[in-house]
Parts: sequence; C-alpha cells; structure tokens
Amino acid sequence: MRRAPWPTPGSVRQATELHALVTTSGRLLHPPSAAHLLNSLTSCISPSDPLHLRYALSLFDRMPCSTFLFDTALRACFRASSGPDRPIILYRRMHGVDVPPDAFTFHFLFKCCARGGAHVLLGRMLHAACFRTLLPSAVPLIASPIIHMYAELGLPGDARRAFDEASVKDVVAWTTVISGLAKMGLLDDARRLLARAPVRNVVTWTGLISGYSRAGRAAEAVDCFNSMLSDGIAPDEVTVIGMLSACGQLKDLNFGCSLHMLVGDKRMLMSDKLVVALIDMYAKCGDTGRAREVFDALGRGRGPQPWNAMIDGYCKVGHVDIARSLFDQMEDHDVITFNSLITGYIHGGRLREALLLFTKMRRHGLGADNFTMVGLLTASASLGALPQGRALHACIEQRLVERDVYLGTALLDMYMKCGRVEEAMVAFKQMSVRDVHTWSAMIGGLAFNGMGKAALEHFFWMKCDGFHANSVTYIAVLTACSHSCLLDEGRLYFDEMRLLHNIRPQIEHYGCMIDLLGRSGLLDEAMDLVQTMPMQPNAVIWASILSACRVHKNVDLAQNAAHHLLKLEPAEDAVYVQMYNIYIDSRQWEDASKIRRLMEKRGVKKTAGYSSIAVAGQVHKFIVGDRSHPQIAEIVVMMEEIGRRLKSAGYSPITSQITVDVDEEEKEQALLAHSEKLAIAFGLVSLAPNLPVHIIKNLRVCEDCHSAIKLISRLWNREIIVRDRSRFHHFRGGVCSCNDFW
DNA sequence: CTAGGGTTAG
Repeated sequence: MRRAPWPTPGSVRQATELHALVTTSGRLLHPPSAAHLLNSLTSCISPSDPLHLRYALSLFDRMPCSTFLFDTALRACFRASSGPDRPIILYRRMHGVDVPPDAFTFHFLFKCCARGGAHVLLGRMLHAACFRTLLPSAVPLIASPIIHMYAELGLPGDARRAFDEASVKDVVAWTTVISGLAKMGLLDDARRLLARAPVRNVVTWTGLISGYSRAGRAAEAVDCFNSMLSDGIAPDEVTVIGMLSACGQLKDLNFGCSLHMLVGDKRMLMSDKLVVALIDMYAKCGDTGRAREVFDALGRGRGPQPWNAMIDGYCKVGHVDIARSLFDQMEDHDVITFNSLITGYIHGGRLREALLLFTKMRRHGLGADNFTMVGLLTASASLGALPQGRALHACIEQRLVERDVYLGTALLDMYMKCGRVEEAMVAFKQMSVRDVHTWSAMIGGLAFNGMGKAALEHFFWMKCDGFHANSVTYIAVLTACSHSCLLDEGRLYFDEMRLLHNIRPQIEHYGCMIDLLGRSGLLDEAMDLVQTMPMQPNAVIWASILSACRVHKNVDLAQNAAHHLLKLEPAEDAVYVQMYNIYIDSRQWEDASKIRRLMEKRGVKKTAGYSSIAVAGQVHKFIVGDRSHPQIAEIVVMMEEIGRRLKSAGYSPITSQITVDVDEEEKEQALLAHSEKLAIAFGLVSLAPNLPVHIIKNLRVCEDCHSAIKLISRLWNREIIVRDRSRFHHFRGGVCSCNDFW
C-alpha cells in the first residue's frame, strides 16, 4: 500500500490539522487514509487527557469498518489507560457489524481487562471466546496477554494453567508468568519456575526481587540480586528500586550506598520512583542527612512524591517539626502528604496537631482515605475519645471509606481503649478478614479491660483459626495474665513462647512476667528473673518491682528498686511519690520526709494529674483545683450541688489518704477539687441526660473519688465511665463493675 | 512515599 502523502503528527494539534486535511480532501471514507489518520492519532494519545480518546473514537465512528480499524480503536483505549468497559462495547459492535476479530483484537482486550475494575467472569469469557474465534495458529500470539490478565486479576491458578496450556512458550510468556507469580506473592513458585526457564532476564529477576522486598523477605531479595549478577545480567532502575527497599528493611547503609553509586555510574534515569526509593532507604537506615542530599539535588517540577518520602523519613526518626517545615514549603500536597504528617504527629503523641491537620486537609479539598481514618482512630483510641471514635465509625458505616483489615483492627482497638468491650466484640465479629494484628488487638484489649480469662480464650481460638502468634501477641497474652493475676497460665505461655515457637523474649515479655510474679507476691522469683534475663532492666521493670513492693510491703527491696529507678529517671516524680508512700505505709516518717527534702533539693515537682472529657466533639481538660475553664461558674454550682447531695446521702469523704498536715475541712475541700470530679461536674451540666459521662484520667482514680463517683452515679441515675491508666471503672446505679479493684 | 496490635503507672 502506498504511503500516505501527509506527515505523521507529533501532537494532537497536528493531528487535528491532519484531520481537517483528510476531511476537506474527501478521503475520510477512503480506508487507507482513515486507518493512517486514526493510527497517527492513537500514537499521540495521552493517558492523562480523556478528551484525546473521545476525539479518536469519535473519528472512528465515522470511518469504514475493518478489523484493522477496530484494533486501532482498541489500541487507542489501551493507550488511554481505559478499563475494560469501552473495549467491550467495541468488541460487541464488531460482532454486530460482522467484522471478524483477530489476535490483535484479543491482545488489547486482555490488556484492558488486566486493569483495575475488570470482572473475573469477563476475562474468562473472552478467554473462551478467543479459542472459538481465532485460527489455531493465532492462539499462541495471545498467550502472554492472557497470563498477564489472570495475574493482574489475582488468579494465580488460571495464570499458571494458561501458561502450561500455551503450545508455544516464548520469552515473553516465561517472563510474564514468572513476574506475575512473583507479583502475586507466590515467590517460591516463581523461583522454581525461574530455575526451569530456558531464559532468564532482568524482568524475571527483578520481579522476584521486588516480590521478596514487598513480602518483607529482604534477605532473599539480596540473595536473588546476587544470583542475577552471577547470571551475568545487569540490574536496571527497577531492580535498584526493589533492592533499595530491601536495604531499608535490613538497615544496610553500606549496601544502600553502593546501589546509589550504581545509579550514578550507570547514569540511570532519576525517576520519581527511584528518588523516592533512595530517600526512603536512607531514612530507614537512619541517615536523614544523605536522604536530604538526594532530595536537595532534585530540580523543580517534581510531583509531591519525593516531598512525601522526605516528610515520612523525618517523621520516622522523630523529627516531626522538620517534616512540618517541609510540609509548609511545598505546594501541591496530596493525601499521602497529609497522612504522613498526621501519623507523624500521632506517633509523637501530638494528637491535637494531628486533628488540626485533618481539618486543614478538608480545606485543601482532600477527603480522608483509609490511611487517614486509621490514623484518626488511633488518635481517638489514645485520647479515649469515644464520641470522636463513634463519629469515625459512622463514616465507615456510611461507606465513605472501604472497610479493610487495618481499619477493622483500628476500630476494634478504639472501642477497647475506650472501654467499650461489647462494641469492640461487634466490630471484631463483623470483620470478614482477620490477621495476627486483629487477634492481638482483641487479646490485648480484653486484657486491658481486666478480662484476662476471655483474653486467653481468644488466644485459644486464634490458634484454632490457624494463626501464628508473634511476639506482640505474647505481650498481649502475658499482659492478660498479669492484669488478672493468672500465675500458672503466665508461666505456661512464657515457656510456650520460648520453647514451642522459638520467640526470644524481649524486655517487654520479661516486664510482663516480672510484673505478674511481683503482683502474685513472689518478689524473690521476680528478682531472680531480673537478674538472669539477658538484658539490662529498664525503668518499667523497676517500676513494676517498686509497685509490687508497696502492695506486698517489702521496704528493703523497694529501696533497692527506687535506687535503680532514680539512676535511670532522676526527674521522674512518680518514683519519689511511690517511695514516699511506701515509707508512710510502714510508718517510717523520718525516711518519708527525707524523700520530700530530696525532691526539693533536686527540684522535682509532682505533676498534677488531669482528667479529660469529650463534649460535642471537643476535649476538655481539668487539673486539680482548676478554675480556668470558661464555664467554671456553672461547674462550681454543680460542684456545690454534688457536695450537698453527697453529704445528705450520708457520704463522708475518705481523707485517710491525704498525708499532708492540714485540717479535716481543708482535706474535704482538697478532695472535692480532684480533677475527675471537676470533669464529671462539667459532664453533668453539659451532656444530654441520656449520655454516659466518660472520663479519661491520666492517674489512678483515688479511693475517695471511686466511692464518691459510685454515689453520684446513683444520685444522678447516670452511667459514668472512668478510664485510668490501666483500668476501666464502669459506674451504674451506685455500683462499679470494677469492684475487684478496691 | 502514607495505616492497625505492645511491658510499668502516683
């Protein structure tokens, strides 16, 4: 066929000129000219501009039908990143106008079906159709697209069968099936097939390397990389990206640097993906300096990805404020930018700033996604902010975000941390997919809520479901044992973990065991464990010993523990307070006042405990004797009312705990000024009468408050929930469900 | 490049 007399366009603009030329010369219906025009236009379709495809297809509609033109239209769809819908319409039309499909038709159909949103049935139907329609000689040509489609749809069995049934297996077919299996995480299958393959190339090796990296099997990724080199195959950028991720996991800075040098030596294209991988690797290896060098060397005109990687890197090493300054400098923030910084704030305990950023996110016109939701649920959980958590739950129920394992786990954890075990159970039961994290959250949550037995039952069911407990699961299990004083069970699981599952106990596991032994009064055995464990005891361990000493009245050991604790954390007021109380308990007044003097000498101040309460989505914080709240007048009125009604109900304040030398009336005033009472008074004046009053306290609820709140719950007929650091107290009708406590 | 589970506690 004669070459068309007009030039090939390089842009859509030129293509429209060509279009005009073809139209005015009346040759739009002339098949070779039409084909040339559509073909040329197809070559300059950009996936980012949907108008290009519409233009091409509108042209196609006015052209004579032929297999070649249909194939070109399908190719246009493929180039425009179209999903399967439009191609399927074209395919149906081919049938309607009796134009026979050929191998190219199916080639592009399969490629479009491989993209997101395709229905599995559709793929299978087309697979069957191509056997019916095509000449047997044409079938081998589309083996690879079929394998690729099944791999992308996540159907390893079908992909593998398509490969095995292919009569001719060319390099592309081998490469497609191996990289496809690797991408689906079937790394061992992929590796076996690679060993049998007649050809091995960069793509297969890289597929395997990235697969291992993604699965967190970094050592095997390195192993593959070495095999690839000894196979005489040179790595490309994609290989390096996979390897950089493995280096980040292994925290192997040297290897990472040598990969960076490789990028320079081979003058590899510095794509955004490669830049991100480099920054991420350096950040994960703890070298934010080098990460910053890579970042600073970038020219302008980059998308948000490198910024995001840098922001995440700073957050991960705890430099959230530097991350924030980058955030403020950049221009086009995306969802990931916000999510990274929000979680940075959350992990740094800066929950208010996280929530503030969330509102800023909405002003940027960005909606929350799963990542954001999980972050916000985590924040609500650690604030104990039940109303906020419930609001987030409502968003999930409205299907504003898709429910996945992460989200489900974060939701159940939020309910657990807010003391709503029943709701956490419902969330748990609703989950269709669970994993180790889910079970660990459940076990830990039950433990945290004082339901040790139930926690251990769930541990049993978890094993029945075939999940392997990991070290965090065992921390949850041992916490359940120590919180519920299940000594025998604790010993059993501590052994099971070491001997059966070969998990080496970390300091946290020892912490639980020592706490359990201490609470059970086995202080000698606890100290044995402290001395024989393979690491230095930390402050948590000594704090456990110290509190066990107070309960079981062992002043000598307490002095020893306090001595260690003060060396580790000399400014921690809790140690002094605890030791002071131990001396008071054993009537060693002189030693007690020595502690007071020591505190004064070292300038250690007892920090005030606080209580917070969420009302109408706002968290209000109170400290002892606090008068700074804007509604303090109403609160004082309510406090007086509480005082009156408590008194007329025959309540007498428990003043015995107050060791400061003041008179009885002052003691009563001091008790009434406790932060939880202020918070409850505020809750009573500002919450609707049917709502429970939910308090989060940072210190242990004192004995006086505990009995006062019991009475308040009866007198006001109100459900009151107080969460302190390690337990929940549910008050209803004058009783507390946590009555084992006092 | 972004997400979930974790020892002590006045």
